[in-house]
Amino acid sequence: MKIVFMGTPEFSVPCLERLISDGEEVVGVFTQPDKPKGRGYSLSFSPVKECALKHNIPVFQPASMKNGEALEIINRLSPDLSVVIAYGKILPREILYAPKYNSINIHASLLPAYRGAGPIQWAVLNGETKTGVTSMLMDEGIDTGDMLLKEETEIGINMTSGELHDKLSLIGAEVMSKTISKLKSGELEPVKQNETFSSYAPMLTKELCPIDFTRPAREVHNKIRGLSPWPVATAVFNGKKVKIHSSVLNENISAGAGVVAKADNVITVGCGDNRCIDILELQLEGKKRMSAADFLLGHKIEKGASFE
RNA sequence: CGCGGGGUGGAGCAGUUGGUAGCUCGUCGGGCUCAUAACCCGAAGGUCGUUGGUUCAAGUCCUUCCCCCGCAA
Repeated sequence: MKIVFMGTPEFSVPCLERLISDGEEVVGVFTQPDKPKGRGYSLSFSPVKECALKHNIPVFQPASMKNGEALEIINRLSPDLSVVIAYGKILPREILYAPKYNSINIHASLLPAYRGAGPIQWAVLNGETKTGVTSMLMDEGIDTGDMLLKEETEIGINMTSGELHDKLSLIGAEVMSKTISKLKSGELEPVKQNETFSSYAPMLTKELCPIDFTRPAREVHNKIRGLSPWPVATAVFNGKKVKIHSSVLNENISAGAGVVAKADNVITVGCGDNRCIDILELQLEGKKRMSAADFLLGHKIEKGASFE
């Protein structure tokens, strides 16, 4: 089957790899334009572009999908199907419906919940215990198309967004592969999404980062793992910003909001419900990420010290 | 040239107005102990990221390059 693939971040890569190993004919890859990134603003390729180049697949990076240029490319490639996964651009109907079998999308949630750009992170932030991947036929809305296949997975109590991301990314490739094989055999049965149960998960912003220790421990913990590895929850200690990379709940000690109850191997901090979390890894501004034990070797924490 | 912080014995940090390096942990040896990640005594281990310079003297001032990190995108 002639397929056009559209994707940008790391999440999309397993899917593209799978298409190739499944023997599909990937005739072209669309990905976001190279952008200046990181310190020094050096230009960088998207992970999907790296992968496409490795397999000698033509790469297209139009700034917009809405002028005729993109459509022209699609028509020239004349694909049977478009597979879109975390591309990062809204596709107009003429693009969606250009391929013979139209376009399918892989979304990292159990639709209709968590539509949008941040389904993985919000599932963790909200303390969900399960999530999954859904494939769907694309329409013009954001993740509103008719659903095709779905696969669930559990979210562990200490699982971070990063870990869930990697897991779902692999499941995504699996679901996509199955969807295409059922498409070929005509077994797909599109199911409409129930709007009543829909929810939206926007992209994360740094404004979410500051931890509010007056919130319940469970909620603080969810924030820490939900924002890991990016953009990372932050707190203020001794007037300096500290990133909190990982934590676990500590049911055995109780302490007031922000108060350090104990600091030996881990740093135990109280939250709003007087329950505690153990900070396992943290990072002082300008410093490297390190374990709480290492941090404590060089930073004495006085009795009654607290995080803000 | 987007802004900024930092590279000091295995790890994390100090090092004041320039005078050949300290702390906590770890490691090794010994002691105490039923025992221990506890405690006591002792030891090893650093050309202070790199280059050149200023100086009687530089981790501490200036310079070259490399690397790490925070912010912003």
